[in-house]
Amino acid sequence: MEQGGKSGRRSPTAQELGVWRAYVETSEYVRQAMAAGLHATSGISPGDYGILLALSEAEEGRLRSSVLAEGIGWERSRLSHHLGRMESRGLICRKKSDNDSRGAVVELTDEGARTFRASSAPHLRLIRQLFIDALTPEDLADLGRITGKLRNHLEAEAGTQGEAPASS
Amino acid sequence: MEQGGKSGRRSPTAQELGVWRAYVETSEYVRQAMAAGLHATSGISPGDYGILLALSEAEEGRLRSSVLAEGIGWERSRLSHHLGRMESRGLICRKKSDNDSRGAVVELTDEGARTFRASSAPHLRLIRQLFIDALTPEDLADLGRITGKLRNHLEAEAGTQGEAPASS
DNA sequence: ATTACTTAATTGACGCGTCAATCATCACCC
DNA sequence: GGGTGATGATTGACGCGTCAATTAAGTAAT
Repeated sequence: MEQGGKSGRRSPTAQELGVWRAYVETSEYVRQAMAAGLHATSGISPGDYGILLALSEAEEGRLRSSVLAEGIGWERSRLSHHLGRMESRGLICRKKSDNDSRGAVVELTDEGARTFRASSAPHLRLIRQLFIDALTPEDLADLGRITGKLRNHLEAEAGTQGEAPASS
Repeated sequence: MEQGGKSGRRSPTAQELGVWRAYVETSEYVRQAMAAGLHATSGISPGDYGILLALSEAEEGRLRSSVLAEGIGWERSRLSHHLGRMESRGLICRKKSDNDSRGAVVELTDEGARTFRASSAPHLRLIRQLFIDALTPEDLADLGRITGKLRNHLEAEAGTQGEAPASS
């Protein structure tokens, strides 16, 4: 490993920093606007929406908790906390799995299904209003490409974190 | 207002939705990676960093709380909570303003200044590793442009939220 | 069947963010 | 100078997210 390569050494230029800051701030802004809009129109959070969506698409509106966590890419404990809150609002319920009674099965309640149906259209409308309408199709294609590169990079990076203390 | 315009009516296509989801997930990933990296290298959060940076750049390492809030674009109460936590860790301290004793002045402690100096290089290195290194200069330019459009759009959108219930 | 290991899920503590309510001070004005 | 209202900042409640610890149930070995 030469370390003299083109990467990782010098600190970002002012321009690079500017793009970084704009990116972080804007994505935060988007996130916040989405959360606020969803809350205003449907009384749920983006997290709620993701869970309701996953359950709605599942066989019989139920999923094993670990499968759900995997499906939406959440840590177990995060999901557990969130399900607790959703359960107390009556959107889902939890039962023990039949075959393996360690496992919990999460099931959409009628109320949950209704809430999801009611939130779906506003959710899509928000995506359009906040995001799609801001950009041309070319912008969208560029953004998709760039986002993909970024994600790949981060995933690769994550693999090489505490590794190879190496010779010297 | 004709409402028959090109925007806001139909729901997003699968492609559009794909870009949306990738964007949201990736920006979340970036945010999380940055927070984790900063915590690991310097024991602070991105919020801490922003505050330390703003104070470091200020005259005598001190700012009126409202000015600081404005500078970093935070709500007052968010800042207040955060300053409370930072104060208890000894990074900053708060005093009453001399002229207007409603106002609080936030001041960098020695410890805070030291922490900021120590975190600055790792912070910049993370930006490079996580973000800049993932992208070509052209990507970065595109992303800057697109981000700008998105931000402008959101700001404009925010202006026209609860407005003009209109005739029918 | 006891011990040990692993896996599923939950819990508790704590930092973070938002909203609504509150408290203190200033500014004005009669 | 005693209301009245604006302004600066804090607080409390609550949802959200992470980490570390824990509980509970399955699996395997002896």
